[in-house]
Amino acid sequence: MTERVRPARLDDVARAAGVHVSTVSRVINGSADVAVRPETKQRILAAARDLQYRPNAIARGLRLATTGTLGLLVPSLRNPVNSPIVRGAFDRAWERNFVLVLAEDAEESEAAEDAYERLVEEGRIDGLLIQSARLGNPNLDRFARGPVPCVFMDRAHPGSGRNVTMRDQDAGRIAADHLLGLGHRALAHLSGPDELDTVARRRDGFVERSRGEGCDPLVVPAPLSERGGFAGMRTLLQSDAAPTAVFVANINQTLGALAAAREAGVHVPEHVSLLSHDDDPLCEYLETPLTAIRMPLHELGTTAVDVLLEQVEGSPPRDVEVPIAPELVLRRSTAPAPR
Amino acid sequence: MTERVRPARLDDVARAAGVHVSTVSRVINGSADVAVRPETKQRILAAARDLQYRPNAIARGLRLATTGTLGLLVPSLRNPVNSPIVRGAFDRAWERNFVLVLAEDAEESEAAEDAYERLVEEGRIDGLLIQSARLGNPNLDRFARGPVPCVFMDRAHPGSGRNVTMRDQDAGRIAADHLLGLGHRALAHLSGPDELDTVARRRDGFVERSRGEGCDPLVVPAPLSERGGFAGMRTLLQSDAAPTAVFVANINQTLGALAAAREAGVHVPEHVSLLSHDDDPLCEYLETPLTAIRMPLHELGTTAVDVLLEQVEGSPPRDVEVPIAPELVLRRSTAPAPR
DNA sequence: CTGAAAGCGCTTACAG
DNA sequence: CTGAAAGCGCTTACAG
Repeated sequence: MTERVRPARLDDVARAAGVHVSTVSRVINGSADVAVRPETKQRILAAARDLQYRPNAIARGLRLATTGTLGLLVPSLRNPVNSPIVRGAFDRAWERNFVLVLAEDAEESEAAEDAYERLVEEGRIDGLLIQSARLGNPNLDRFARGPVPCVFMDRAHPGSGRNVTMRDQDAGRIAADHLLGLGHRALAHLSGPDELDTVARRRDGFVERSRGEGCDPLVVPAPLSERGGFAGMRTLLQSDAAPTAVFVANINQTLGALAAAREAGVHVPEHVSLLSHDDDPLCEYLETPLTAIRMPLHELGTTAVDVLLEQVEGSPPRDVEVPIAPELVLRRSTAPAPR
Repeated sequence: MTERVRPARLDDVARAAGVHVSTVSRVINGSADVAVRPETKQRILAAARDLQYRPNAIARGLRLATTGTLGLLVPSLRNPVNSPIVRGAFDRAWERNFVLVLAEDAEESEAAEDAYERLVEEGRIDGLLIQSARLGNPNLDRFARGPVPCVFMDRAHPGSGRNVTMRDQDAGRIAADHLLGLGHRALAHLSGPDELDTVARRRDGFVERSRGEGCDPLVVPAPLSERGGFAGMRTLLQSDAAPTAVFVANINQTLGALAAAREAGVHVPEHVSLLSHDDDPLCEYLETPLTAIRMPLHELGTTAVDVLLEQVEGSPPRDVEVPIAPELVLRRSTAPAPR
């Protein structure tokens, strides 16, 4: 058998089976009940197999006005926490016969505009997963009103009616409960940038629950990076009312916070408890293994794809919250309040 | 202006400008020198602008037998070290007017087969970046001989003549030089799985240089994960000839190795020096800031795309090594040999 | 049960 | 300088 240089087309199969292309098309992707004589069907299927026929996605896309492709707009290709989300989205999309194209929506530039043109206006995708929403970004309205189905994943665009989120408020509450339960009263929250609604919901849950118990936590926003966590923690440690427990918005920040504590001679958890939002394999291997809140990231990804595909199939958009509860993973960075 | 629900097609522009579609097509993507009357051209351009016309990528793809899409086959969406590579590839592809579709080539499954069918056989891509090559994987031959241009990125497929790599041997040599220069004689290398050629090249460089100086390093292969690093380091520390310096194959492993040392009461760098391959922002924030070797990851990604596009444009495939030298980033996890 | 035709939105020889 | 036609590989009414 010689190596075929050109993939087989419908016409090749038709000729091999001695029928018309339209017949081949029908049996190839007809529901089981297409009216075709069984023997013809067998002949066609055999020919298709022999020739390793696969329908050309581009031609089919043009005909059906459907691409089998979903766009994924991510804020940054760096943040490791994103990978389970992306992976969940990828897995489910692949499983449902869609392919994912990547676009980065860097904060500074007009990358979103760019992505809109390249992906939506050029008709490359059937739907769009947006993970990069920042509150108050006017570009996003364009997506929400555009001709292409889309869904805001993780970071909601309030009022869009297209948000797929996790129980971030609950995560904040769980954090507060855990720390309060250990007897801490001087609480703080190292938060992320205010424009991220996901971060805001976390914070609100934490603050509200703490206040319910008569504590008013210090809240310091900082970039979601090691450096941000370092600076934020330093600020907290130097404040008049230095906290005995801090809830940190993400794992990169937590690494920075640990470094700041170390530098200040503050011990974790003896002097200050640290509770990290987002769990990661590395939590277990740090000097002080990190107590963390594990979020259903993979499920967020799969759910977002499911919800997006509802729209693609014609349903009206809707908000969905992944029902799985955030989970406290107890390790050693939190301890009873010093007294 | 009413919200347009359907994007403009060539025909809409033609009608608006009072010309034939073929003329519009010519001016839209004609090289500056198409023979069109300037005023016609202006009229067309104005109409296109008004209607926000963008050529439909699918239709154009069908006609030109070109998709403007590149596939990216990654081993795992988790490994953070991959992000700069992926990001480099993405940036360059985007810049050169290509879009990237994702495919995961998980080790266990027949994911590669699957990806081949979905991406290559269905005609979705013009070329493929393969970052998941494992030595001895027979599926890969299919890619290398297939009808679609492809390039092995980072992990080479020896003999394919399509490898884009970094100077991994040099990284190993630099590691050995650094450690030997500090007076260490009892060297070890915590390596990755032998089927990864990139890991093998690193190891070879390290071992060869060490032997040149009369040392014969212990080499322990382990998975490229925290857990793998933990187990591997434990093995090393328990061996008869416990090393005073170890070169670790990646950053996840290094975190595990640090934990193992800590558990064994072995101090870094007083008792044992640790040198990590791959630098990352977090290196700076650990208990002992990590001396590391920084690789030109972003450039690997951009170069791989450039080399792939050469093939797409008809040039024969070739091997390329990114010329940028690995760089030793001195921090505190390496120190002179104890005596 | 199967074939012939039209058309998805483009591009590109070929006329004029 | 511009138009009319054919065709990329499919799918789907419409005939027969």
